[in-house]
Amino acid sequence: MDTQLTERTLTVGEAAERVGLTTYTLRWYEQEGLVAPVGRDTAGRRRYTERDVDWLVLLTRLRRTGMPVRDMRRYAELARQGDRTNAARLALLKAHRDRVLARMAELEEDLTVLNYKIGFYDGASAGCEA
Amino acid sequence: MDTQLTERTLTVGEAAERVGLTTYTLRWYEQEGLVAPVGRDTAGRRRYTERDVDWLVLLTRLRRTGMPVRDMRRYAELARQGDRTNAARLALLKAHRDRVLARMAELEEDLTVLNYKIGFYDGASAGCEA
DNA sequence: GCTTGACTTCGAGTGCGCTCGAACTGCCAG
DNA sequence: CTGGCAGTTCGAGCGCACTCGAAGTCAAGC
Repeated sequence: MDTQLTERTLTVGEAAERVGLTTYTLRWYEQEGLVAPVGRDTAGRRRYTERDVDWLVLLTRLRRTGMPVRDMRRYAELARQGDRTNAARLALLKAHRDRVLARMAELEEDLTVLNYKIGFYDGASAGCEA
Repeated sequence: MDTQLTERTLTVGEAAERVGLTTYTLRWYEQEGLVAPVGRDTAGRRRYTERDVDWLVLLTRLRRTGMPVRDMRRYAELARQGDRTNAARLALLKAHRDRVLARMAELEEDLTVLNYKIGFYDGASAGCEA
């Protein structure tokens, strides 16, 4: 019933705070096509819906996991083309997951080396060189 | 006995291949103070010792785990000052380890979101939007 | 009615980590 | 003796992801 009565929207500043990005970045993401053009109020100011915010949150996750902006754009383009791109989007996400897993494995390995190194300094105060 | 008879050294190209960096990067690392000045042959060409290579390998680990070049330089400067900086180096490495662990936790969390998202596309071909 | 402040667009600037081109030198194979 | 290749230095350039300044607009509060 109340389909759009409860549609509370956020300004760019509020949205920025919610998702942990700056207003600069939010506008830039839109300009770069990572976000579909955001609705405007009568004064031409951006109004972010909850769905816009959800999308931005997803973007921050992808970004944090190291997805390049170029790939996020590609994903966004696919999303804008509707359900028929589901397979492509799935493939993109899976490929990204693989990279994230590889990255995590690498980190784990590097952490081992780091711990080993710390052990040298910590255990014996006469540490190794290098 | 044979302390330096077996001292096989590597050219910048060989060293680059060994550590997985380019010759450009190796020279740049030296210039930036991430590596102490490397020994030269009579023609002025760099000769990397095994210790130099070990150091470079460590640097690649630190780098891969996200340590900024600025911090690697600091670490290198400390290393050049000898054993009296062991405590400082230990602190630096421990602080870095904390950041790596935090990063890994974050990645793990983001991976969960990613898996959830993939589940949507994969499980139901009528996926969610966004 | 006027100030304040958050918004708008645009293009330029920043920081990081390399990456490269140009001009030169010197060893080694043919 | 002569290519050719790998090295040298220097400074400039690049790709990425923002980040910011300037100049202007608009709505709301005093």
